[in-house]
Amino acid sequence: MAKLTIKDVARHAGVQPSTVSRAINNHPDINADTKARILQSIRDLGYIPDRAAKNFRTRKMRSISLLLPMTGSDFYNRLINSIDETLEDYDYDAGIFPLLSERRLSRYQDPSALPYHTDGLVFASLNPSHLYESLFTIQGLPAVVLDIITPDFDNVTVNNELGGHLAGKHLQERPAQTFVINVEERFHTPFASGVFAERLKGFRAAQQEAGLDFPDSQVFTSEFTLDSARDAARKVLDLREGNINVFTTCDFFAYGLLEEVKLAGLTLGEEVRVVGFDDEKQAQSLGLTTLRQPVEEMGRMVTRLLMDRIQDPELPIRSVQFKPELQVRRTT
Amino acid sequence: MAKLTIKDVARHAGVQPSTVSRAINNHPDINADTKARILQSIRDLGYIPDRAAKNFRTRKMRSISLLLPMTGSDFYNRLINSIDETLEDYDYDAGIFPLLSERRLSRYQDPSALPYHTDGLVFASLNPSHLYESLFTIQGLPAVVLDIITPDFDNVTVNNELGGHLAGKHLQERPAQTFVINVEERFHTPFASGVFAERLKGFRAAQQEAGLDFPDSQVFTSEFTLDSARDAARKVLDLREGNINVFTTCDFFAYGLLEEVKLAGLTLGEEVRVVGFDDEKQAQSLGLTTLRQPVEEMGRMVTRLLMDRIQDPELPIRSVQFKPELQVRRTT
DNA sequence: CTGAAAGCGCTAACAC
DNA sequence: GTGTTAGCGCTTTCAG
Repeated sequence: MAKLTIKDVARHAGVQPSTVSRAINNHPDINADTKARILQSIRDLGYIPDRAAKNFRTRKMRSISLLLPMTGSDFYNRLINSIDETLEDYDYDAGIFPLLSERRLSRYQDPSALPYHTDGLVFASLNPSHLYESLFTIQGLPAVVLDIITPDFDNVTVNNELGGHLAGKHLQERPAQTFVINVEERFHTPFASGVFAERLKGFRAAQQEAGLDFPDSQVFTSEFTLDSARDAARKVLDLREGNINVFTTCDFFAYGLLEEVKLAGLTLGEEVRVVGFDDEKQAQSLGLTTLRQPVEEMGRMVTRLLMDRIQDPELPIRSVQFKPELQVRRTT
Repeated sequence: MAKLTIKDVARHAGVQPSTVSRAINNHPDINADTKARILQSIRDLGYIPDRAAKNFRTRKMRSISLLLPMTGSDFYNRLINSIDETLEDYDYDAGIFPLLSERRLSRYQDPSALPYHTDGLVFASLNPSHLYESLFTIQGLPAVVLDIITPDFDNVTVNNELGGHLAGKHLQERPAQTFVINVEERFHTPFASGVFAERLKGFRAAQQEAGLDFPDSQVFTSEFTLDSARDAARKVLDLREGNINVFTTCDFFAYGLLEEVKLAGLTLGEEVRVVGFDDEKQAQSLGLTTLRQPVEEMGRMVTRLLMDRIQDPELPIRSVQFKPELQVRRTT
């Protein structure tokens, strides 16, 4: 059986191809009966429109690409779901491109790579200006950046500095020896979004405003493995002289700390107070005080900005910032 | 500036469009000098081939879709990297489609959805026959299934039953009260790959062969959260009368168990012996005895089978099975 | 409201 | 080794 085309449908329904096209695409100028007859023919024959032909002809892919450093975290899962949901209103699909390996990174330097075969791009926690050897790669494709403020693209962020500040103020309610567990940020890599540095900056500012000393020696760093988080936690606990306050710049690091606190037989919320950042699903069940980012709203906003820009590329650049909210739970 | 086409390049290089096409596509019938001149023109002008037009014309997308239940686990990350790497030999790209939400699941019932706008499909831990209301959705698109043996598609599996058997035999070396922590498999869902049931089956067989009693009451179930894994672990430890052996049908469940064992002050490898399954990255640092799946080889094989089938859809269905290998570490 | 016809950018016969 | 030409399947003017 040869491939069914719009011509076959037209013949079957006794109309011209252009009329079939109008029926498929919900064009207003079509008689309801004709339309019904055509749709019936389509069902009878089992016709499926050729997406490649349509994309080619209309110069629209009806899809966008989401580029992100990794997948599987609570944050990115929620983000993906929110973007998906919003795209449904536009009848668009999303392709997901986690930059898992060096290979992908270099392969995606090529303007004809898969991710750019699309109507627009979302960069999550990724700075296009650092990601690409040349922005020529993305050929002026509409793009929105999440997590990073940039003058070149629409962007959506959460006020991380404010979040760090809120964490600082909250922990100050119970004065104690104070520590931070932060990610070790390697700058000048595509993955240096700067969000963690901002959180720390806000926290530092809060300490300073309160006239509290906060030396670098009380900041420890961790990688994104539970082992590493626990290492950092142990270093903190080793320096403990009495009650302590700890700000972890993401929830994940707090998980390691909570384990170590339990193991050391210390009381959470008393001897050790902890504030995380992100409000991941686990944070709730662990009773972790943390800063909530409105991920769903952010996903919606990112999608809207992108779809707006796809419609009108000449729009002025927009920058939207959300506020994090402190979720007080048992660890403080 | 209007969009540059192959015609503009042809004019600039003083040749015909077809010659430019030959230059771009490494056609053998072309003079080396002409080719060099054309490629120079392409660089001079900044021409980028129109992928949509090419796809349309050649009826090839030069990309495949990878459908999988989720992302972010060590297993799937390694799988993706291995597939990516193998695809490079074919100059193909991979799109990743984690079935994170119900919305995606229903959206992807539509044959014109994004994932099917591609030359072939890989189903990882997903059974197409259960996934779709009708296989009409994928329109006879070349497909390979990973993790599930099916008569309808090429498939690549690891012998999970053998793995369970090996785990059983290994634990029998030190006779003790024996438990299993398994996933709660909801059958008749798209996500019921059956791999865990097979692992348990092999384990059971090993017990039976050794004439050991192994009642259902010694099998506990867990979900894919650390909390749930720890719950299951506590149930096991509560029933402990002396030394115990535990088989967790995936490494993840073992992580929870290891935590609880430590908390209970028990000695791993002595009072509590544990065998996991998957050999995730963490298993190594935790010293977990486990069954290693050759993920990279599996990814390579899946890709090769798919590319073969894309080249020749009439190929007979092939089924390839790999053997898991026991990695003995400190927990036994 | 429907039909006729042109053409998107590219590739692949077939000439030469 | 290069040119000529037709056409992939669809949408979109423009007529009527």
